[in-house]
Amino acid sequence: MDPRVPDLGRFAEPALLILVSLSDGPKHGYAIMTDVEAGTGRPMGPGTLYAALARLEERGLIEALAPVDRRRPYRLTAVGASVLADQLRELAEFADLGLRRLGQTPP
Amino acid sequence: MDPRVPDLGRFAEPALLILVSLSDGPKHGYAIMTDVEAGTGRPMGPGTLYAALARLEERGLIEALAPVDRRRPYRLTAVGASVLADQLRELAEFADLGLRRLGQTPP
DNA sequence: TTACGATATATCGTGTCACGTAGTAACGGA
DNA sequence: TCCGTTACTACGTGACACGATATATCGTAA
Repeated sequence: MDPRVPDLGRFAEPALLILVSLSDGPKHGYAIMTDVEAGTGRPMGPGTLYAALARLEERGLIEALAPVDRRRPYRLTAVGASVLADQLRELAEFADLGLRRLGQTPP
Repeated sequence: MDPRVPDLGRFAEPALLILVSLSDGPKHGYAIMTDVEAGTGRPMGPGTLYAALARLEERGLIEALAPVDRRRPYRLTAVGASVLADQLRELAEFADLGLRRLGQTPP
């Protein structure tokens, strides 16, 4: 019973998804939503997105730009880019470690 | 002000840390705790650990082995190993994407 | 022109879960 | 015998992911 493949909840936090999306260049909320959904397959709802954006801004990792029309764009701060790079390096290292341990070392 | 480097909360879920720790071979709870702490620098408290273990077992990603003394060892199931491998590949791909976007493509 | 879908953001409520803390207990060594 | 380590349990709090709902604007096709 319960044949659903258990995906262990969230594999990557909204915060990381958003930061990576912004690493491409400044984007407004809705663009981030569609970008993330295109990248991961799974949609990120507005509740998740805007709450995470507020926290990221509060922590100084992103900053709001001047609104264009209805759009409220954000961009990475220098601190945000640096923190993101650190996190991603840790993440890549961690993933590689796991894959090596599983004996699935890809080239 | 506020000089604390804002680490964006948890970068990797306890579940993933546990699974990778178990990818090394079966371990009991306390061994996982120390293993994870050695690997990441940050300690994982018992509350976090055993709750996550229970969820992972419930979902069939790990299974309990026969207790030895006071120790209750766990090991990855076949499903768990497969799910973990998938997650880690996604994760590695995601991290690489971000690092490329940041213009920090390491070899 | 009006109706509709896409764009764009705000907000609220619920449940899950991370995390710290405290507690229990057995074992080994000083 | 006392203490530190090993090993697990149980609980409370707060953060936050996520879905749902609401609202407003824009473009476009009937």
